[in-house]
Formats: sequence, C-alpha cells, structure tokens
Amino acid sequence: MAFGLSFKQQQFEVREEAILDAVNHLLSEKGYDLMTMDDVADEVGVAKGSLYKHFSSKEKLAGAVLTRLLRETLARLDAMTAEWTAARKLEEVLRWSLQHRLRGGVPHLPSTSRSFQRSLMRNLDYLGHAMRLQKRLKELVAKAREDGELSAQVADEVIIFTLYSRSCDPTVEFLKQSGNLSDEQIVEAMVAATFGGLSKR
Amino acid sequence: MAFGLSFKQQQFEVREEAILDAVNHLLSEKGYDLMTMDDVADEVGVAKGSLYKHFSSKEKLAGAVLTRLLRETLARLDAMTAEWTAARKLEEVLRWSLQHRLRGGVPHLPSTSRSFQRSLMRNLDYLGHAMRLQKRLKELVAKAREDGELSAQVADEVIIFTLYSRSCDPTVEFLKQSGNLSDEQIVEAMVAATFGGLSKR
DNA sequence: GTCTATACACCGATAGAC
DNA sequence: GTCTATCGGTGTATAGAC
Repeated sequence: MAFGLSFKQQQFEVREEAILDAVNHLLSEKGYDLMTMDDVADEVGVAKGSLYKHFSSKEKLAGAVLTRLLRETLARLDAMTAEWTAARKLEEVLRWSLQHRLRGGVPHLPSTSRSFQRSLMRNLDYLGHAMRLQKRLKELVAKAREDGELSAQVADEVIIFTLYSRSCDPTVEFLKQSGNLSDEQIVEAMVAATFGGLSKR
Repeated sequence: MAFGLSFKQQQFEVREEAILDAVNHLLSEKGYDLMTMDDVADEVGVAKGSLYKHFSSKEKLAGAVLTRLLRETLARLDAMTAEWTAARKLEEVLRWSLQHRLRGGVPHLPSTSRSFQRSLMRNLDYLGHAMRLQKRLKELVAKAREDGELSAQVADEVIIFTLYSRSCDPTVEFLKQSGNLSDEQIVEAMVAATFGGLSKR
C-alpha cells in the first residue's frame, strides 16, 4: 500500500470527521459548557470511551472543530476572485460566517465559555490558524483603508474585532426566531447594519 | 413599627442586595454556567445553604439580577431629558449599557447559557420588565423612523435586536484587553460603529 | 436565618474485557 | 479500537442542629 491510506485508516478518518460534525452541531446548539461527552457519543453513535481514542480531552475535541472552521475560512478567502475590492472581501467573509451559522455551524468565537477560551490560547494548532486569519484580515483592512472605503471614525482594531463578534451575534437567532425574515434576508440585514450602520446616511 | 421596615427586615434587604451585587459581578465574569453557588457564597461571605433562604434556586437568583438591571435601564430611560431626539435616546441607551458592562456589570442578554435563557422565559417578573423595555424601545424606534434618522436598509426589529446584542458584544472585552483604548473611547468607538457603520459615509 | 454536613445527580476521564 | 463499567470530582439543593 504505497499510495493513499489503508481501509482502516480511511475508516478512522471518516469517523473522526463524523465526530467533528457532531461537535460542530452541538457546540452551536448548546455551547461548550453545556455540551457533554455523552451528548457527543450519542449523536455520533459510539461509546463515550471511544471518543478518547480520537481526542484526548473535551477541550482538544472542541478545539479541533474551531481549527477546522478556521481552515475553511482561510480557504474561502483564498478562493475569492481578485476582482473584488478589499472592502468587498471583508463583507464576504462576514456574509459567509453568518451563512455558516444559519446552517447550524459553530460561531468563530466561542464567546460562551471562559474556560474554553483559555484552553484555546494553549492550543498551538488553533493559535497558528487564528494568527494566519488575523494577518489576512489585517491586510484586507489596511487595503480597504487605503482605498478610502472604511469609516475614519472607526479604528482598524475595532473593525476586526467587530467582524469576529458579528459571527457570534445573538441577533442572528433573534431574527431567525421572529420568523419574519428568510435566512438570506437575515444575512443581508446584518451585513447592511454592520457596514452601513443603523443611522440614515 | 407603623412606618418603614424593622431592623431585621432592613438587614435582610441589605444582605439581599449584597447577594445580587455579587451575582452581578460573577455573572459578568464567568457567565451563568460557570458561576457556582459556592462562588456566590464565598464572595458574599455567607454559607451556601443561607443563599437558599433568599432565593430558591440558582436560576431565580440570576433572574433577579437581570430583573434589577431591567429596572435600572427603564429608570434611566425615564430620566432622559425631553430635549433629546428619539435617535439620541436610543444611542444613550446603548452608551449606558456599554458603560455598565465596562464597570463590571452583567450584559442585558445572557447570551452564554441556553438553559438560563429558557428559565428566564418562565420568570414572570423578568418577562414583565423585559416587555416594558421592549415597548419603550419600539416607541423610540418608531419615533426616530418618523424623524428620518434611521437607515431605510435596516428593519425596525433588526435595530432593536442589534441594540440588545451590542450589550453583550465580545468586542468590548477585546478592546479592553488590547489596552489601546480607554473605557470612554471603547464606548464611543462602538456607538460610532453601531450607528455609523464600518463603511465610509 | 445561619451554619455544617450530606444527599443526589452529572460529567470528564480511565480501566479492562474482547 | 470499541465496548461496558466505574472512579473521582464537582455542583445544586436539602436536612438538621443551633
């Protein structure tokens, strides 16, 4: 077996993806603190003990989901056409994050749990990807600033933190629950509110 | 003792306020799920069992803190001068919420815990105050809309939910932690970003 | 009402058979 | 590597003495 993975290894990979999918769903549904390893085991359909053969702790498990999300986000940035302005790209990042959440995905920011946040700061794999994304966003903000497309009233760091924060904004769930707007309308309303503001222009 | 409260009753009230202050602090620090009754008892300086003579459960205890916050917010609205426009009043509500958080207060929205959110929906005292605040905000939004001060791109419900959500926006903590801005600058940056938007006008 | 002590349940992680 | 069973720890809530 010189090329590719053995059947066993493939099966292992598939199960691991299934675990991550389940955690992704449960994290967005219940948050880190309320998600239990029993929940995960039940949703995947394996015994709780088996999870620990894949991930050595709950923190590592949740961290792997967020790392995968960061990888997807970076890939998404890479795939954007060069024709778009930097400001447009920033808008698209937000748009994609909101769509991801409306499809039941975990938000980029685990705003829920302080203990989880601290564990992420000790997760080198996560940190590496987070820094790469941070760097990309900073470059885009600098470029958009040069183009004169960003408000002079709002500092660069405020813009970046705001983009992160919108990805876990509870407004998404409120609007979803009110039932007056479609998913697409929710995304566009929040993008308009974030970049255009609440006040009349 | 025809007027006022007896000494015993006064002491009881004072202790109850002390408990609520401690919970207010702990909730904003650790969130609902991670805050334990032991934490509360330690911070107040009473035995854990004694807490249950004041509040019959952790949910009731946390609910009382949020109800008190809603009362304060309503009082704050009542105290606003009639000279201000409706749009200015909305801005001031946001400003006060952010200041409150920067002083270590709980956010209006317990975005952290789903179980706590559900318990609030069964807390009649909380619900009553929440609906009164909701009504006041709706009136202000309607008035500001009449005045032509709000963006036509953003629906009324999006505006109201956005205001609620900003009160628990993690951007506050990010900016605080980055250390580049004073508390006042953080408030003004977020108010500007929320009402003015990120894009150049 | 306040304390100490404890009941009861849940959860993260591990042990050991297969 | 997956299962069942269980340990150790922690958290809410209660019991009972004072």
